[in-house]
Amino acid sequence: MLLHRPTQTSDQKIHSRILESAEHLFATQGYERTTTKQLAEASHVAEGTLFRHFENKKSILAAVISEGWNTLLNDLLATLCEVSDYQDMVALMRHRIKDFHHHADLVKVCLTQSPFHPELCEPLQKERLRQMQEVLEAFVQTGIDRGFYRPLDAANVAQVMLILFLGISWIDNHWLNPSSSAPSQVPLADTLADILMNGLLVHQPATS
Amino acid sequence: MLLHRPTQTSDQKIHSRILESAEHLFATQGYERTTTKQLAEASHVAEGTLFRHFENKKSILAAVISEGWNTLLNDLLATLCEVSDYQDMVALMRHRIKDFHHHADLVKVCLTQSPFHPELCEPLQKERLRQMQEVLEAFVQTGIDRGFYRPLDAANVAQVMLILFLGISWIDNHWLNPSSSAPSQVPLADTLADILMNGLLVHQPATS
Amino acid sequence: MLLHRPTQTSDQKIHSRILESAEHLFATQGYERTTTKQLAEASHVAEGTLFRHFENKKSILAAVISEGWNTLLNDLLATLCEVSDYQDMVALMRHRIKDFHHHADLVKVCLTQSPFHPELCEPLQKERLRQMQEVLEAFVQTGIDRGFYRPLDAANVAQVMLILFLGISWIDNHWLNPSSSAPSQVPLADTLADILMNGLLVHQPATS
Amino acid sequence: MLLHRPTQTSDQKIHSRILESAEHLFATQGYERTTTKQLAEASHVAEGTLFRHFENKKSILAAVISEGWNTLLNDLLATLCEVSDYQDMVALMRHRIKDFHHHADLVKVCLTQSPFHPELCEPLQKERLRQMQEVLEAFVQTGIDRGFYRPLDAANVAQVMLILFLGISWIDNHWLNPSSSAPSQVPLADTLADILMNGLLVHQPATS
DNA sequence: AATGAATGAGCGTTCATTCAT
DNA sequence: TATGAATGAACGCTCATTCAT
Repeated sequence: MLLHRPTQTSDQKIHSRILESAEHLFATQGYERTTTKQLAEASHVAEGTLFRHFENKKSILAAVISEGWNTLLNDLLATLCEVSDYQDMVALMRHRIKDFHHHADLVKVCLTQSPFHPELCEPLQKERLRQMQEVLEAFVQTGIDRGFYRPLDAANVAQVMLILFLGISWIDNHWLNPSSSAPSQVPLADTLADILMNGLLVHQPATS
Repeated sequence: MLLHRPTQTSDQKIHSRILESAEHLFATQGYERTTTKQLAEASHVAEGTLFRHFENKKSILAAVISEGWNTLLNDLLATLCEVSDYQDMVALMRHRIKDFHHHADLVKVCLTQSPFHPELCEPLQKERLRQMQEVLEAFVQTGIDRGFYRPLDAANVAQVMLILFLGISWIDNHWLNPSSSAPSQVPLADTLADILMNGLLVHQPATS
Repeated sequence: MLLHRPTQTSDQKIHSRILESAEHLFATQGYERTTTKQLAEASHVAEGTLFRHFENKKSILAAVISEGWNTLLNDLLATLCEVSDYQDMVALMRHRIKDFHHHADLVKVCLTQSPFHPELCEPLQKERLRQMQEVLEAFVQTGIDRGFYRPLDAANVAQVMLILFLGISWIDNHWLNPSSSAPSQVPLADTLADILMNGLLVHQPATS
Repeated sequence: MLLHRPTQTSDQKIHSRILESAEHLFATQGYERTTTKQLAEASHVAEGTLFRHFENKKSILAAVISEGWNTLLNDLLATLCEVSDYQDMVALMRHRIKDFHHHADLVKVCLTQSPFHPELCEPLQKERLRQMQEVLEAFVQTGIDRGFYRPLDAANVAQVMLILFLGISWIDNHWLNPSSSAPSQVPLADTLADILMNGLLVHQPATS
């Protein structure tokens, strides 16, 4: 009985180690270019062991993507809960950017691999994206109802916000020198938040 | 003299046929999952013929990506030239969305494959993206100088706009049922344009 | 403990089986005309297994040639050690011929493939040939010092002997009907030994 | 009529150019590693033109080998005709070495490719080798009949001489630094001739 | 007759997966 | 349960040969 615990723990540890290695390798090299040999080495297990924990290579990807979207969703939820000031989009944007930067590998895997594995995403990605959109939608709708935001279509606004979150993460991943460890995008985030709140146009004075 | 033409034309046709097939197959299946056999069949040539026109499989991808960014850049330039009204962001957004929808395969290949082939992108993608950003930046700066836009950092605004163009194309590609041939995103585009122009917040009347 | 042995033995057996098949196939068909498929079939392993034991096809050739020269060198050493009578070149020649006949495939591979793979031979063949020549040179020098042989340049004599050993093996391989399993060249070997010892010319009586 | 001549001449020139290029390329890279593209480029003709002059790649090799053995045979005949002094084997050997050195490519192609194309050699190589042996045999027999040479088996002696000729050419090709343009093997040739004439053993004085 | 683009069988090699230990 | 050697289908690519021009 006591002997079971370590084994089981070890099992879970192997499982997690594989997923962590996979997330990083898939993000760095892509799914196809990552061999099971590399996965095994990076996870410090034998190649055959991978197939005791996952049916095949693809289901490792499935697990990474699945957990990935869950994580991203949960983090978004947490962020929105923390935001008290509906006008303080700057804080939200900075938060999101830091968060997506922290999950850079996850975002990269999800965005680059999902399009080619729709069967993995049907049940998961779409659901998670829908949830994220719903959460944002509710957030926006509340803002509208309370008179902070203009009465736009909350669903569309939510989609725009999602695009911005993912897009800024994308830029973070690919358009910057990867050496920059983090916050170089803060000005961009601030501009983005400013535009999102106030728009580009000069406000027409109400009296004119 | 006249006899030369058909051969040359045929040559170009093969080259183009390969690139067109490649663009579609790479977008549909991904680069790695597309075999040279499939590429040959889709181009109606023998497998060996591929390697008369391109050094290897990767240089087919390079050509697709290279031409892809050029096309996207040129189309963006053309759009911006046509836009006369700096306040008519709605027209611009609709234009862009229709255009990126038209080049959906291109965008998909460029966005999903570039991260894993940095050597293909260093000289090309970065240059093209920089050009697109510069063009947008000039557009924005003019809008600011003429008093239409608020005096934000034009470079950051340009990046935000690029994110939005690419992002909306992404959504178009992956979050919608692919059967929808086109204009389902018009409302989204209009909302996006509205937010970009006017922001989310209710304008505080200057007199209040 | 006992369970390990069969695996290890089996490993070595695969490695050796591949080398044996390769030696024979390379000798029979040449290196280029031998496919890895044939190699695998002749070794009774899967094609992929070849590449677990050797980095690529060429390193199989390298191993064959390397082991080949070692074998030929060792056999020559053994022969020379056994020869007690410096005047009994007939015995040496017969010995050599039988030996090279026994290693006919090896000689053929080494002689026909080495010229086109100098990178394989630089460290090995040249060294082994040098060693063989040195051994023969020492043998000859001893013969000279003891007054059996005429005071010729031992290095040159050694080279002549090597040429004869390899050349007679060559003839054995290619100028005879391959059905003759062996000793048809004994008269030739005897003549060769006679010439090597006594020369072609009629001896001028010392008194004349 | 007059127009034919240049064409025909050009034909022959193309034919010869191909054979010359082939001889050198086959000797340098081996038959299999030489592509028809390389052959065409080295011959300054189009790839397709090769197949107007030769049925296929193999028949180019056949022509090279065929002409090669003829050349070697004719040169040997010429040398033997020139040799007046049956005891002057040194002159013969030096002659042969210079000659084989001059035909180094030819010898290399014939020796390395023949073993793997017996069908090319059955009618040609064997015949030529037989002729060479016969010529040498007659030479030796004459030397024996006139009392210069010891009464050995002339056929075997002829084979030994052939081995020496080919073997010394082999050494010339592969055991020396290829930069040495020529006569570095003269001492070896002299030693070889000395041994061939006088043998290794110290002559026992007839009176002892 | 000369060309060289097109061909496609066949090559060496990879790698996800299996299974005896 | 964990291992890693063995597997073989499938890959990207080569190149001798053909044939329309």
